[in-house]
Amino acid sequence: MAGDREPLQRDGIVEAARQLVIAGGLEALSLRRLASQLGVTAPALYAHVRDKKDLLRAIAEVEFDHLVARFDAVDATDPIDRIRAHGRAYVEHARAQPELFRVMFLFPPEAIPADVPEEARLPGATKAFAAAASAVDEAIASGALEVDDPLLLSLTLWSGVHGVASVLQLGVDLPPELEEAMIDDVTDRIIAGYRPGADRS
Amino acid sequence: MAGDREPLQRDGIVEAARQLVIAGGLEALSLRRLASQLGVTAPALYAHVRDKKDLLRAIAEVEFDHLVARFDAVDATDPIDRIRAHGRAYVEHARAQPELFRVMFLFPPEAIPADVPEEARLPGATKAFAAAASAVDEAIASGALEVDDPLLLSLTLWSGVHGVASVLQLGVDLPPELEEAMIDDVTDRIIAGYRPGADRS
DNA sequence: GCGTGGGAGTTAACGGTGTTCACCGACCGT
DNA sequence: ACGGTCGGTGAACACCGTTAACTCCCACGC
Repeated sequence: MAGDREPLQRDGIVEAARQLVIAGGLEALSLRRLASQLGVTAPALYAHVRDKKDLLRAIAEVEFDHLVARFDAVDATDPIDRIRAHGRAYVEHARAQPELFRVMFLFPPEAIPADVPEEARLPGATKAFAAAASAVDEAIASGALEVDDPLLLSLTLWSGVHGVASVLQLGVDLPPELEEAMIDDVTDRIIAGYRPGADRS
Repeated sequence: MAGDREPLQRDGIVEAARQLVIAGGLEALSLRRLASQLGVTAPALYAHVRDKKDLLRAIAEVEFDHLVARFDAVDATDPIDRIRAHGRAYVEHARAQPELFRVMFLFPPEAIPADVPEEARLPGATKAFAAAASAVDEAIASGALEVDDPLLLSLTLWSGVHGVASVLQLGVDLPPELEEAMIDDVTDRIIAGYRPGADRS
């Protein structure tokens, strides 16, 4: 008949779950609600998803992919500008959907079942970090940064930007200019210490 | 009789809840379990606690107080060292009880019912931030830092350190020396940009 | 063409959750 | 001694994630 639903697939489930989180926050996502919205009963979901955790991890995966897409969309040519743009992209991604941003970091890797192949864990997070780190590497290669430990710099930058994104979600409402200033300030100040000729006491 | 329990009070409930989180993580905290551990039934808790959210916010409050205590225990005299020590204290606090650290930021201020007096919201977080910011102010007063916008610097530092603390919880296991390096690196690099004579392009 | 096997979805159920409401009993003040 | 108050109880409601048994339908083999 006409009103038939399209076949239930993992991707469709994950996307519907994502929309549910967008619409009503993390607490609005229940398997029963999700199922009924898909025109199905809750146990049917278990054919495509191991767990609720599994579902949330899948959502996180999608979000990391979107983040990578934002990174890829960065078109600045100056290596330092690229790093700045990556930082801004990260914060914008977090601000676009705060609740989804939280989902990205809900389940630390230790919670991932051991039957997942070692290198397939958090592939999204790893890819995203690699993308951001490559911008740093380019900056180093071009001589715009002088660095002893590139990995340390990438981690510090990522952490700093992640911190700004997190703090901005806290609802601590600050004047908008200040919020904007923070975003560039972390990256600028962190890489300032690595600019050629900087005082690296 | 001898086995009688001591009178139920809010502080006792909050502390028991805190211990429950320490012992079994956030998911181990249920009002029923908490109540039964206190020798009481679940509805009895509602006389002292509005909500589960209220309870979690109370735990967060305690944690912020502990964080402030760590800040107060910093004994470095050099203003820059003090800032560094505050950063380290923050990360150590996060690492000491990761699950409690998460609780500290579970409920953004917007979720706090409006009948709480405006300035009493997140007093713990505010106090902790004020303590950290005062270390920055001292450094400025002593001339160790040259700053146009002290609030911006405090926010950037807090965010950066918070980011490191968060990332370190993610379980991304890194070599321990690298983890240690990150902790000092954020603060050092951020304030490096504000040291007198720094290239503030 | 008919029978059969398999898989997707259903219903029912279990144990647990936060929360509310009506009751109850012990204690304190009069 | 009596009455009120207040902390705690028991039962209940509406949900939750998850499992097990069943059913139905469709595709395939004979």
